[in-house]
Amino acid sequence: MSSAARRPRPGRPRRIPEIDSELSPRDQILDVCARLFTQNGYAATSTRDIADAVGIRQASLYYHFAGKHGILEELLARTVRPTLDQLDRIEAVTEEHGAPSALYALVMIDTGTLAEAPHNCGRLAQFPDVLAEGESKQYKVIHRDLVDAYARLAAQVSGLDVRGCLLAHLVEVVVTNRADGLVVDEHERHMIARTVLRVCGATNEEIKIAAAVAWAELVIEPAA
Amino acid sequence: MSSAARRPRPGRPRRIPEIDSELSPRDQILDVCARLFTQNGYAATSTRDIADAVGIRQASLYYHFAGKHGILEELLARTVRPTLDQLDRIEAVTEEHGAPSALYALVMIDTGTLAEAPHNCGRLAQFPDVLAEGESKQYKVIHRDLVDAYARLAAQVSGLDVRGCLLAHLVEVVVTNRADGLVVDEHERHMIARTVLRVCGATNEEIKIAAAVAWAELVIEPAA
DNA sequence: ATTATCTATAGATCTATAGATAATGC
DNA sequence: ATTATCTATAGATCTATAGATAATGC
Repeated sequence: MSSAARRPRPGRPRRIPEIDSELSPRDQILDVCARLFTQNGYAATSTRDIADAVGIRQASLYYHFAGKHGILEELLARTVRPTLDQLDRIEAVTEEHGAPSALYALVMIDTGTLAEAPHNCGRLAQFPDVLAEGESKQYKVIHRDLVDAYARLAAQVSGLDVRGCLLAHLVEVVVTNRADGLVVDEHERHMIARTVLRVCGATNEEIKIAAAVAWAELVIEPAA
Repeated sequence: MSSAARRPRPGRPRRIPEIDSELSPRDQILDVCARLFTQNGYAATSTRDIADAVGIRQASLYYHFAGKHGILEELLARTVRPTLDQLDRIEAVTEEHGAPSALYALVMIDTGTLAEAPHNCGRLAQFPDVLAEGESKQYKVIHRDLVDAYARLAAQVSGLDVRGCLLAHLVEVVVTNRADGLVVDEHERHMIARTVLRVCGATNEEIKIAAAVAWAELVIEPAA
């Protein structure tokens, strides 16, 4: 009931007092940018547009970020970081249960990350102004780590030389579907995982086992 | 052999003499913009970028176009105009051979237009900065004409209320495939046409007939 | 003291217009 | 005379920095 705007935060107050928000100023900026960038485009969104939507002055953005590019990098990072953070754990599955199970798990985690990204931020990585020469440098580096992981696991599954970027692109259907207003639920993500394994030449039997193992190993979120 | 740059064109010569081009200055601008807009994004491309790539001064663009938006509108128009120009002819097919044949023909023409658009300009209509509120007004109007045509024909085929924009979106797979580096040949386009008819509830028999009719009616390009 | 804002502004673009100029066409 | 360019530039942004200010925290 007490919707009294609590403001127990240091710092000079905003000119227009902020509407009670759970988010830190930094996360408010990120959320607004996720919305504006995906809705109107990255290059087409000015720092003033951002500030206005957040409810602060344009210059105040620079207290939290090095600039527009810094915000973009963070939004992009959040579409892969949750996945990368679990990569060691996922690849460890290979030892005990084999590469197909690890690859299946990777797809489930990756699709989960993309399915939950606020405002479908995965779209950003499809925009030409975001990908153009010289832009999003940090993202390109960490995204390559992810693609490399796909390539490593795919090689172990098939022996064939399946391109990591092809698999990563397959997973991107999550983003496309969300952009089309379709729901991407767990069922859908399992279908994508099966498709990826099939592309890598896994047998139906292997796929069935991989699905079971991935479930057992990963659905229980890491305790610590 | 004689590659001597012929310049039988009026007007002050360019500072940097143009490399022998078949295209009119206007079409040179359009071609460059098709490339730059799709490659780097619309908002991210400045009029200076365009002029530099064409080999003229930034201000000279305004002799040919009202501005960047004017160029964009023309590029977008070229992704639908060739189709719209044949719309009467296509809808006339309904009278004699039925709606499924006309719809099949429309898909074949539309996919053909998108498949041949230079630099895959159809992508532009997927960019948020191009579609944002207030942008591409003319395009939105003529594109609606196309979507309406889909809706009209779909209604005649199925009785069902199939959304025109769903069908138009289905056809857009041409753009997506080209963006992925896949070839979109006639075979592929027939597959899309069959899919559209199936979505509208046409029987396999109707689809077979429609394919034959569309071939007979439309593969022979209009003489005049 | 620290934090998160503010105001003010410099400098770099970027778009678009005005008017001059150098070709061809008649 | 017409056409297609040029040069020069005004005015509107847009990004980013410097320095002031108003809170909380200790």
